[in-house]
Amino acid sequence: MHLLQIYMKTLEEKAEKFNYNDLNERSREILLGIIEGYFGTASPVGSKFIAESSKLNLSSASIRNIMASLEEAGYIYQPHFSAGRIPTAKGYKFYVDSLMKTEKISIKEKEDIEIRLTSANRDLNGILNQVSILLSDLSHYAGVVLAPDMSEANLLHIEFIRIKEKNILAIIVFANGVTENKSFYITKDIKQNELTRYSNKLNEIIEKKNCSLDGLKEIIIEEMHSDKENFYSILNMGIFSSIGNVSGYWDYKHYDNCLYVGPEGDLIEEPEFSNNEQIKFLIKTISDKKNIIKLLGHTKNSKTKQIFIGSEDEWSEISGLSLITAPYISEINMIRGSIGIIGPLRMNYSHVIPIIDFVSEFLSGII
Amino acid sequence: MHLLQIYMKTLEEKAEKFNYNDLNERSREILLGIIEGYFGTASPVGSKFIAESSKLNLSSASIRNIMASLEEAGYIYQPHFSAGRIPTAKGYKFYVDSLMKTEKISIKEKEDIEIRLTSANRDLNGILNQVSILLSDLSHYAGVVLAPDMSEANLLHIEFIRIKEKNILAIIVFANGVTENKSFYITKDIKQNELTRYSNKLNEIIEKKNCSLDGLKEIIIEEMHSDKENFYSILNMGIFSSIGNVSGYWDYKHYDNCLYVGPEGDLIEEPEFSNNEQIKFLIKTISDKKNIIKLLGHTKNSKTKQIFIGSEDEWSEISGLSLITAPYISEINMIRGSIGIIGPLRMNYSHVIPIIDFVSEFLSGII
DNA sequence: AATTAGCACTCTGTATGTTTAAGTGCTAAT
DNA sequence: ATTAGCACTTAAACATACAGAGTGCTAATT
Repeated sequence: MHLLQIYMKTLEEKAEKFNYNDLNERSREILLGIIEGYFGTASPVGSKFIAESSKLNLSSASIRNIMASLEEAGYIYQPHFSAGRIPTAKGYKFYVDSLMKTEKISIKEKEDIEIRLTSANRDLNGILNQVSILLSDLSHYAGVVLAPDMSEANLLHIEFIRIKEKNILAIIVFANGVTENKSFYITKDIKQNELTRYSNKLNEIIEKKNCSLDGLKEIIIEEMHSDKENFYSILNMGIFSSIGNVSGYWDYKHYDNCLYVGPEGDLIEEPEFSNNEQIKFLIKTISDKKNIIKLLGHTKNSKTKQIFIGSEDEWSEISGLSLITAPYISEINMIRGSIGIIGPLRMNYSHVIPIIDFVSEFLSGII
Repeated sequence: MHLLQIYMKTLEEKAEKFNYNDLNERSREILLGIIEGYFGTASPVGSKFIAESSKLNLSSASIRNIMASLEEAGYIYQPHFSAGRIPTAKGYKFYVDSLMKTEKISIKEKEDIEIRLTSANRDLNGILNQVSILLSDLSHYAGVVLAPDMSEANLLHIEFIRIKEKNILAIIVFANGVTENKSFYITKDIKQNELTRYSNKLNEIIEKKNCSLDGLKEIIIEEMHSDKENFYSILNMGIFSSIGNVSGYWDYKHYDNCLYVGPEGDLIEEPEFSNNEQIKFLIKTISDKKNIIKLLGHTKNSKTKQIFIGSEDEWSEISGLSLITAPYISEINMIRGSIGIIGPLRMNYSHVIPIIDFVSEFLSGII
């Protein structure tokens, strides 16, 4: 045997014993045991517990050896020298990606979701708010919902109403029934019957071209060149400066008003939040909204479910928390938003993920 | 001197020394000292501190005597035998009613309020949400805003739009520019031009009678008797069952969607919330919304500012918290709601009260 | 008669030491 | 390769001592 061959063999063996990319069977089993044990008790899991509870008939001493390597590779850590082990963010991530078997969502839960999202005549606001509460109730963590971006949603109808002198209300109805209204001021008063003529003209375009608000704007800007009545320039100045904005970004909801947060009463009872600093961080994170909106924004544009596990290295803005998100998309109506559940790192992923999946799918169907 | 007279004199003296309804000057001064001392340090105030800081040149021993009577009367208490004194809910109440000198709201704060509530074209939702954030920012506690009851608000316009077969969207515009929309299903499809005829008919009534939604409903029920086209009965069945409800209560906002809560990040930093149970109670109270809505509802209907100081005896639903509320009312538009600030009992009342006063007045003016 | 100095007493919070239980890493034996 | 055994580490629980803050009461003073 060549020296090189021997060296290669050693490397292989080392890799077999401990593959950093994809743990071997035994390590996986033990990591799974630690994570599930920690889910149950919320306190560090020791080698003895694993030795007794796992299928591998190994002594605690052997388990300890493997645990030492798992720790070296960053999947678990010890809060102090002689304590048991706790999964790290990397450990949870590996669990979610490779170890977890997701539960099926129960029929009772399915029915609950269907009933609560279809009963009553609700506008979009009402539905999204209801979804945030529903997610909190089902998961026992905190549900969050990002309102959709309507910039590309198909229009159905636009109506102008004169509220008082020089003050006009624009009502925009999208094809899916969502309405948006903006009041704005103009420099010269316009009578209601003239306004109605304007609305009718716009509605003709909408019906003919089947366009979005962005699309409508483009058409209007184009028509402005050959505009004899000065009609489009009034629209452009007065109306579009108020219902869209110049840079082309449609602020369907004000930044501070586009996140629905469900009740967090159950979440704060989790043992990780018996620590005062932890609970304050949680409340500030949720109440500040900014970072959650940012993460939900990622998912909105990504088309697939995402799991943000907050650590010091990655997603530090939610360090110590987990956020599971999924988009809701209506291809027909061209609207798109996202939902999520915030909980501790020690979240019941296998239960929560199917809930998020089902709710996002169901929501996509009804909006 | 008669025995009776002597007895009366004794009683009077006792009353002078300690009048349960209206403390004598010295007691008031000491109670004020305790409350203001407690505002500053958030820890029990002892007799020595008062002796040194107050204008009354008394020894700590004398102060102790008076403190004992104040305690007997329920204005202050000791957390344990040899601690200083802390104001009770009754103490705070007395302070707010009789001792407090409210500060004037600063020009800078006034300007801040005006700028933040008038800038940008905002719908009512946006304004109320902004008010909740504004109240949080100014007070450093948590601002809350109850959405108005629109049942008596004057109508401006109603519009029906056919979304798809048998599915109609009703847009209701109130005189102050608030819009509400409800989608509903009917048993027989109606074409858009017929719907427009219906809207026009309703708008004629609205313009002529200048009525509220409740008023419109009554008119329609009356007209149903002499209804040849069967028009009003369709309206009554389809539309009013969805936009109002049978019992006459107009659910402008769903119960769970009518409270705006500002950021609570500053509030949880108050020393009373370093206790874990306290912070959980706070978060649950705010996140549950029910009790806060109830208290804000009181104020909405009462026309005057109210201060709820939560103790075990009174307003126990916010025990350990204070809620200062004021209504906002637009007489012209007949709409009415309320705003509030939630904080610890040890709240900076003299600063917060003028803020609430000014914001509620300003808001009344712009809605 | 009102006020106060003085003092014994009570309670909290902090520091300190002790013990127990849990869990580890390492070594030598299997 | 695995494990029994053991010395070691740490947190948590408990007991003890002690300083500091503040009280209520009594006797002395104004």
